[in-house]
Amino acid sequence: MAINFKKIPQSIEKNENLTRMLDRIGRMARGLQYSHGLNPAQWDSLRFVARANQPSCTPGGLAAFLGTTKGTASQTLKALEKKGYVRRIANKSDKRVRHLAITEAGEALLRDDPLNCLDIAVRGLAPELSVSLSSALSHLCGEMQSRCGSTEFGVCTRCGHYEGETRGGTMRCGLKSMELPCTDAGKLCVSFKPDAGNCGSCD
Amino acid sequence: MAINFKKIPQSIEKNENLTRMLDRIGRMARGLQYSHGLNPAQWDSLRFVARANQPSCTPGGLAAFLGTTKGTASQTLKALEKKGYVRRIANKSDKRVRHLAITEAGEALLRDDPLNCLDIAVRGLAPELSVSLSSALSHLCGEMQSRCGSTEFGVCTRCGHYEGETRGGTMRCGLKSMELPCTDAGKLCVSFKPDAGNCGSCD
DNA sequence: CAAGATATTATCGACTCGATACTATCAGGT
DNA sequence: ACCTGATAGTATCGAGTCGATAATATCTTG
Repeated sequence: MAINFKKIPQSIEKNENLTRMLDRIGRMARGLQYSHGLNPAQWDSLRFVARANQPSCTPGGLAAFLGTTKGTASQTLKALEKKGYVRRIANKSDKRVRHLAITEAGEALLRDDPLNCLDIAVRGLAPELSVSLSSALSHLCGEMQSRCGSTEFGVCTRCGHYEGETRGGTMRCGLKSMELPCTDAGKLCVSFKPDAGNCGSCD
Repeated sequence: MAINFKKIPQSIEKNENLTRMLDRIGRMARGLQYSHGLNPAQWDSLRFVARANQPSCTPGGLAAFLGTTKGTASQTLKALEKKGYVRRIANKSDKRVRHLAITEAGEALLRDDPLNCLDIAVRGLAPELSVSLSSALSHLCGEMQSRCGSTEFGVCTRCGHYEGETRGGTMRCGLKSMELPCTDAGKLCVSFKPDAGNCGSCD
């Protein structure tokens, strides 16, 4: 399990291998997600619903997160609702909006998330490797995002719009000018704006 | 571009972030591949045809590489052939087999591979990070492969069946008991068998 | 030469995906 | 109050993936 740094330099010449491995891991991860009667897009959506904060948890937010169209997101959600893993709830103040909520069956299913095996593999890495991997992936993530123009996502506590907790278990978002439950603080937001010197996926 | 190692440790607690980033990079990479009239599966197939050695470059080999069924691979190849990027050539010794070859149009297209932008991002990494990333990904790749039972792929020169070069610009494969052109030495093989202490994607 | 393994293709149904069009609702300006 | 444009969501269409199954042709082994 120890890393032999002397063996590696030769391969650096062609770091095309790195791209290849990223690609391969991505494909394997994708293949794993044809399970429990869901497909990769549906798993992605279910995870998003479980991890997005309240204002972001809408069909449009999902589309932005997945980098797909609203139409496709809507279809995927319809399938998830039919299977009983997600509910759609009307927003009172804006009748155009329907919020998404995960059901108990959905939460139970997420405990069997096929990507957990990737999590386990990550946990098996040497600590220094984890650190480096994290840095490298952050960098790649940022690079890709700016290059592809995809939206950046991040959690409220690192967001420029975050205005701290208020009393009564809520916190304030400056953009929406609204109170959000503190349970959303660690969740993803579509309106994420990097705070000074911070970025959503960077550490 | 310099990496601040002091900032990182706090995030290690939840290396769920790592999985998330891998997932996100994979999805972005996937989204990039809806271009030039192809879809991700077709790009994957085109790359495989360009990078697989002669005995592996068949519909069955592609199916094994992509982790899909032969039927799906056949369909994808049919689409690529219709678009003029791939040719299918009968094998003389075994009439069941049809080898795949990339056309000039296919090679031209590959020079515009949308994943090249990932390659560029990888090149922007600090050298030490590249090294660590390579190690970490190798480990993850291996872990995933053994856990998912997917076939391992590797190049001839690192393969247990490799029996060295012969005269006349060919090399010998012990498994197939046949001569292969040396131009295949750096290409992928479905029959890859890790040599002692080696693995296909490890360095 | 028979039996089984192997390689490929064809076909079917369910579904994704992007594109487009459409409806409903909201917000701003006059 | 009205018009205009932006926004949110849904429906529909065609191309194509995907897994499953079956069919065909060919090789290999006994």
